Amino acid sequence: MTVIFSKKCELGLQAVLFLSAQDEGTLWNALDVSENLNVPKEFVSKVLQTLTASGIVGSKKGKAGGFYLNKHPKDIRLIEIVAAIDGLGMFENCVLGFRGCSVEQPCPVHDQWGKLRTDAYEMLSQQTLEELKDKTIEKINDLIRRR
Amino acid sequence: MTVIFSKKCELGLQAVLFLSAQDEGTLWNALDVSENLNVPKEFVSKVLQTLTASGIVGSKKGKAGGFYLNKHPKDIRLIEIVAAIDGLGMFENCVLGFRGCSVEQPCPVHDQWGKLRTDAYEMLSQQTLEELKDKTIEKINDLIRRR
DNA sequence: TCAATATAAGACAAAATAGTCTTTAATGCA
DNA sequence: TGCATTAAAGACTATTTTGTCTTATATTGA
Repeated sequence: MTVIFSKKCELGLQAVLFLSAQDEGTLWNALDVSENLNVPKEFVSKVLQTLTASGIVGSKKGKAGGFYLNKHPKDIRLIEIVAAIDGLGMFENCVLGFRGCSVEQPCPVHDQWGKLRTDAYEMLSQQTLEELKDKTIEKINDLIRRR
Repeated sequence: MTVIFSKKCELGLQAVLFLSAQDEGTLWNALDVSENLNVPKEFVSKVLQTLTASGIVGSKKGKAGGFYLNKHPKDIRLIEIVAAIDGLGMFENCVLGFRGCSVEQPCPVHDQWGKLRTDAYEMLSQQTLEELKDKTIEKINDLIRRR
């Protein structure tokens, strides 16, 4: 069971974090990424293709090809990856699934959820990947140890 | 797309809120609940059966049968319904899907998410259905207007 | 040019979730 | 008692999500 993002989105976030922690300009192919993150190569390909289509990631075919970040980590925030894969519906819809939930016709937890939703959005949009880099490196090293 | 709960859980929450806003002791059959909430009768049956199995809701078969809250609304909190349907994994797992995310091996947003997770848990566990009753009635009236 | 390597694209399969239908058993009432 | 009504149970279908595989195309280097 995922927490709030789909599996695809979780992997997209992991993959972009991984790329942001690498030397600028180096290309990583799907197999290398998959081995570092402990996930199937094909799933990595598919998710990175999605992110390539949305412009966050760049790709190069052929020998010595692979994927790379299209922007500098200081210009990317996690919310962009979420928007590209899962969309932003989770920040717009009623948490209880009521139709027409709004300030005028709030659900029983509308106000409380509104605050939480804002906090979650900020968590994903305030920090850049650059700012998360040290923590990302730590976590990837941990993953490699568990491999 | 749901926000954080499954559709089943959303409907379970709605149905229990609905029951908590009714006169104590009255039974509601699946059709009546479904018409008030604008959802399929069969889906209501299924979800309320789940909640009956977990003891939150009671049921009575046969003519004039139906579903009712097994406890007084002042003794029920939304988190119980979430626990019964979706489980509490969303409050335990890594929001980015990393394996082994913990205080010792945190993911890049571990601390921030920890706070949000606590807030979300409290949102669902602090207020009783009794305390949400007025807001619930408002919302159900709105649903009926939209019907 | 040819072979090797890599992504792109999309078909395909498997699993999870959502939703529907049917049959059975319990209940109340005439 | 017999009928109508209702939930219980579970089979069944549909849809979505997840994950895999195949084919095509681009790139590099020998």
